[in-house]
Amino acid sequence: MVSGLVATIDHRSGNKERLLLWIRLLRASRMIESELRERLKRDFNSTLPRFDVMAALFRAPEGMLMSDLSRFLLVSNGNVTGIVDRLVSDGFVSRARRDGDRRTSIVTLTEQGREEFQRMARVHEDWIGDLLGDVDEADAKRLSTMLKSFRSNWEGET
Amino acid sequence: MVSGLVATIDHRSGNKERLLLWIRLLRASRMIESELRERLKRDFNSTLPRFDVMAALFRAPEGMLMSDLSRFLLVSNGNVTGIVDRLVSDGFVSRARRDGDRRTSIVTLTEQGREEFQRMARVHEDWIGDLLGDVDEADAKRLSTMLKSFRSNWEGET
DNA sequence: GCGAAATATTTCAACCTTGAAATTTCATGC
DNA sequence: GCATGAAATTTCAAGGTTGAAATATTTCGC
Repeated sequence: MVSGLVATIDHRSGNKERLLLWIRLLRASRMIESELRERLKRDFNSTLPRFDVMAALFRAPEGMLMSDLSRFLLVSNGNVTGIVDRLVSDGFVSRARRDGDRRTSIVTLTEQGREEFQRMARVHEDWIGDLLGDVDEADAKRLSTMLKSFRSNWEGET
Repeated sequence: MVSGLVATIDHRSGNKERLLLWIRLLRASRMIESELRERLKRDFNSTLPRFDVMAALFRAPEGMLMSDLSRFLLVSNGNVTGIVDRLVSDGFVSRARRDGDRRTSIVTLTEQGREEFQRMARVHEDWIGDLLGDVDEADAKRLSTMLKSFRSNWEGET
């Protein structure tokens, strides 16, 4: 639950549309997240954060540092620690000490992790297609572009 | 952290744009949320969920049932219980038994709660204006409309 | 009236999340 | 070499979140 699900007080003029946009943006992503969470649990006994970590690692066969994961996924360090811990104990992920710098550890998907992720990823894409099915491709592209641009102005990333 | 922050496998053609849209939607709302969370903590020692509950109650001077709050804010019952508990112990919210149905309790903002919320709401709107400042009003309106429509097709609500 | 189903809420375990403090290791200046 | 600060990670407390089970109350059929 997140700030802005509710329209509030409207004491300045120009921000009305932006406030409404924020509310809708939020409600939309909350509903999609909620649906994805439910399906991941039902079909794979997993969660969204686990899926995200596995997706990041899938794209990086050489592995990632904990801090890479944290930065890439936009979450805190401590958060990543817990999620990776659980993935390790399930056998989907492994931590390896690096020689050269003993502070860091390289995190990679295990073979089992790669297989499981691919099973999930196939279905996941269909789910998104399903849930966003009413947005036609042109709209998706425009919306996408807007979101990309407005974001990058106060945070320098893609 | 949420499913889709990472582009995954692209085995079907049509969903490519939608998947990208979803990723950007998510990253955008995550960044805004994160910024709002930080500011609410810093300036009001509060949180987003607390703000949302107070906003909902502000619009309903006659009060709301726990289940109304839950439905309106799109979160679970048990979740609302905890947040309201903490707001009550801070003196911002009160629970009142209803005669007629002893299962339910009416939740309202206290006077102190109303004042505190209004303080927050004023600044909150400016923050949104700030964070979404790069979206001009016309774009905001279009984006808003898209978000509204694509959502309502698999969930019946505004 | 009474028992069964329905409704409103709370409780609970498990997980997610943050931000700050603690830990371990490395790099740098001297 | 060695102290000092920087960097990577973990730990921890507090709060948020869900879904399922437990409680309490009402409603309804009979």
